Amino acid sequence: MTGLVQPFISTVMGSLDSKGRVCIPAPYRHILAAQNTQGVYICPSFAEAALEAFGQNVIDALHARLSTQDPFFSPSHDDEATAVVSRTQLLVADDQGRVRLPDSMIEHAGLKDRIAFIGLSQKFQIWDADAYAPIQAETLARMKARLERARIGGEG
Amino acid sequence: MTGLVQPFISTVMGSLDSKGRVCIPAPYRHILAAQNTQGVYICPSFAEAALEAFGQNVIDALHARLSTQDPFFSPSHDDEATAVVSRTQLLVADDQGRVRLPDSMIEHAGLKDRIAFIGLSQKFQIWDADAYAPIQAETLARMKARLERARIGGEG
DNA sequence: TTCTGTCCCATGATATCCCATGCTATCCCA
DNA sequence: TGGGATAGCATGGGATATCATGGGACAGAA
Repeated sequence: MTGLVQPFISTVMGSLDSKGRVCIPAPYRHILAAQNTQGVYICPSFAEAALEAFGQNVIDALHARLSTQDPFFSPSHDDEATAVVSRTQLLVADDQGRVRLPDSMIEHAGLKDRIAFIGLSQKFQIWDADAYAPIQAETLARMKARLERARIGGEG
Repeated sequence: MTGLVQPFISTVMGSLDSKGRVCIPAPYRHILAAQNTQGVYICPSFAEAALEAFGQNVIDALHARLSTQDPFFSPSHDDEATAVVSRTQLLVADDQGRVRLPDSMIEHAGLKDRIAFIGLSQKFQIWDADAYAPIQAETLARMKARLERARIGGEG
């Protein structure tokens, strides 16, 4: 249908206020709205101290995957997708585009006042700003090393 | 729709004004517009003190490739997205074809007032004009040397 | 009744949009 | 071939809408 599916891009800084609210960056809000998402879906990350955030498109894709299996007698019923679905919450935004993060999620991600929104195409992540800096540095170093190996391999 | 994808070519000089704006060269603007890009996508270069600039085509290809991967359980998905997508911003142009460069990007590329746009087919780069001169000389020298080696190898 | 969570109004700051202007390169005609 | 007119391009600056944030009021639950 939509030839144009906008990805979540860029990194945006934000803040967590005293009431546990965060303001979803406006560009992300527009993408979510284009996916007919009433707010934002949020799920604690499995591997990292971060929150995974996404719109209706990802939910639909997960649902499509699970729908091909028998809901009662499939041995796994796709453990991974189920794990995501069961821990995901739909957070509704107020008129200013803010959502209230459940305390359990704030704790999971170790959020203080300064937080970072990381656009990752299909989804975006929410990190504590200070915690994210070293993680990003690591990832970039890893990608740079991979790039170097590819260059040498290609020219050798 | 466009059977013809125009490449970014040539080198164009420009300037950074007091508000941190740069005027995208008109030929590049036309190419970007043909890609249905609302402005230009910009990403700090990995290895160099420069900015990578490109249009919707590159983003679409990236998004399409990432969409084939599991968004939650694929480490490579997050790595690739972090390296490029999370560091890329869509800069919207005003009626005059100018974009406001974020301060972090101006800093990354060490931009003063005189800047250079370097057309590189799929993308173009933005350099500080003074910083680019020696880089270009190096690149040309390297290619010249490679040509020499190839001639000797081919004729020997 | 009191406390907690949600909704909504208000406000400052920032970023975006838009108008005005000089210049340059191109086009056309003599 | 030369000169003038014109349209497109690059630049500067000011107004305005949008965004992010804080706080107060109301409703529901304990």
